[in-house]
Amino acid sequence: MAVTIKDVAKRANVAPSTVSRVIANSSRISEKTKERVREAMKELGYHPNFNARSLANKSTKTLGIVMPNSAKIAFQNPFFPEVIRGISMKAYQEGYGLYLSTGQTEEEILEEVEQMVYGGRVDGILLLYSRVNDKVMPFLIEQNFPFVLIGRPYNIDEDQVTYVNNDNFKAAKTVTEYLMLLGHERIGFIGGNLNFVVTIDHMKGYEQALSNANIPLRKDYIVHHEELQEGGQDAVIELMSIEQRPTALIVADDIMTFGVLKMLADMNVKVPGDMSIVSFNNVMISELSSPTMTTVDIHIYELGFEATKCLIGKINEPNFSVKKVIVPHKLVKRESCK
Amino acid sequence: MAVTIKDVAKRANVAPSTVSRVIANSSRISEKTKERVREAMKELGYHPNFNARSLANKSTKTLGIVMPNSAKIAFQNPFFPEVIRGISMKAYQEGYGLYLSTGQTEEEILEEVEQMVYGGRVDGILLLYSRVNDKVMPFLIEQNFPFVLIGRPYNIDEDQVTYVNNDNFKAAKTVTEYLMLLGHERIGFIGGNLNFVVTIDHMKGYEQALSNANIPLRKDYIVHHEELQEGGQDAVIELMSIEQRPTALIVADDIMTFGVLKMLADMNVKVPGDMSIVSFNNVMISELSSPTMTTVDIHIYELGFEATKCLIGKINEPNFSVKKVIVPHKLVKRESCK
DNA sequence: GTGAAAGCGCTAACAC
DNA sequence: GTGTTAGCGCTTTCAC
Repeated sequence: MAVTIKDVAKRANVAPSTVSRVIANSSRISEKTKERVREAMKELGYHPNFNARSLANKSTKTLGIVMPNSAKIAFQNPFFPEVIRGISMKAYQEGYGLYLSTGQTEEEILEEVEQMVYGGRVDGILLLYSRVNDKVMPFLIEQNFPFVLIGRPYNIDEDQVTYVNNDNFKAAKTVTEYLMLLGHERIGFIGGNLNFVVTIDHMKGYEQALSNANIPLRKDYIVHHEELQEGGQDAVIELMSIEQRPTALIVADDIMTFGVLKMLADMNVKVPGDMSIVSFNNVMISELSSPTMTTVDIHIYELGFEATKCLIGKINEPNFSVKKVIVPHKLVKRESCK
Repeated sequence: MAVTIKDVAKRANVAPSTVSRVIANSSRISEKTKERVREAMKELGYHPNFNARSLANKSTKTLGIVMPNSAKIAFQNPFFPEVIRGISMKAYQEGYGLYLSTGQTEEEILEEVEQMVYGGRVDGILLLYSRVNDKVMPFLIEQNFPFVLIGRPYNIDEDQVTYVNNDNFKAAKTVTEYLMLLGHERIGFIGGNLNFVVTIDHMKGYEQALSNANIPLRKDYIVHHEELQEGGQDAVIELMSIEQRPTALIVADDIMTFGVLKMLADMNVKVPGDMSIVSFNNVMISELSSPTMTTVDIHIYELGFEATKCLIGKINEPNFSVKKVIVPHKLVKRESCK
């Protein structure tokens, strides 16, 4: 059996509670006793038991990370690793551990979240997606459980949730305007899954920019796809089959853009000569495409970092006021636009 | 306060222990009582507390995932998301949760692992890397703590550790032979960090193949780089500066190959016309490069899945015999070789 | 088949 | 400043 607080107490000739106080570094313990106790801990090789502590404390010092169908599509996208990197950094700084959701379907995920909450597995939750008709967020709100959303709540009172997001509407609008400034009027839009709020925001920004410029919206210029790699390729086929082809493309995601570039190359359409492309995210490999892609850097790492900061704040201050953090984006101009 | 086993017991007119047995679905409880208890649980909205259970049980039903400096380099590589996808799947199937390491340096990671082990945070550990002079593995062995390595132990008695790996030596050898069959004799090698065992194995396979073919090894054809994206590009500069340039390249990682392709394109070196390339991993976007890359599919998902299977086996059967699992690899021929 | 009670290792009143 | 003690919510002997 492992060495416990009691063993240490005996060894140091103090009460268990004193040892506990030394662990917590209570100011009410004299330096002398602290030293004595610490020495005893060293000698015996004492290490606190997390479960006991969590049970007594009702605090686990771990954060739950909830991803959309964790195993299937999510992880194909470098967005998630990168956002977790940001989370990880802040969590480590603050002494928190990370617990990962593993469910595949929406139901499984909801079940897992319930376990995390009811089972006292985590102190707070980071929601890495925001989906239309999501069940998880309403549950968390109803339970009044600390959580932070990366993204934007949809069909839910914004005042009820703390979230960290980009201004995706504006980003898409800017990007569209940028293409128009370059002289493009026939701008195609390759969006992601319409169940994700980010997709909706992108589309609205695109529409708004066109409308402001009095360019009529063409439904056939808009294609949505869930799959990242094939998605991009399929979309290109659709768009290039239109009689009056677009001269520029806005693509939801850099990874998709790889597929788009590939397909265009196969079709012998030159980028940026015959087709300009701009996309979103600026993941690491975005600068490794040929041509390198112009894309919106959404500062993924920061999204994770900030969200974690908010969450830990919420956990520590019970009546932490609801907060919205908008992480700025930045258009990174490379070679794919003309 | 949440509803506990006692509340359920009262409601169902049984003892707490009975409720516990119903949860465990003990065969010694009559169907009638089971029904009654379950109904009470439903009515009260009972959910078991994990920490209490773990404390009493000495089992957490969670697995620790340990990555090399989690936040920095690791996650840039799609290898990790993909292997976690495999882990995640098996873990979910078996009712295990996942706990992620967040440390940045080797020391931090060792500390975290100690916490996981001593603190009873996890039932077992998945080591996602195998590094020369690693401290974590010796610790785990010394503690006799259940763990499975993805990769191959180095400088450690193989009989002491269960591991899941590819035959990286053979893969590299095959790949080299493949290039030689295509007529290449001047084959460059762009390897990863030499502290990782996989790099060593790749190199040995490469050397062996050359030696078998009586082609002298040229040190200047071998370059190592840690960074995935710039790494590839830097390496190309080095190799292309050699008077007698290689005509083929073996690259440690698909992501690196993106950098290599980019740089070669910039230098106006045609692939596969002037240079053949083959790399390792076959991550999702590997089929989206131009030209598409020939690469060794190492079945990353399976590595994670199998390792998790082994680990859970080890956890459940105390004297589970040490096991080595070699996941087969497969050369995926695409357009980058000639 | 079911109940009573001890105990997992720790924290936090409450005493002194 | 430090000790005593009662839990935290669950499992698991040991009775009956």
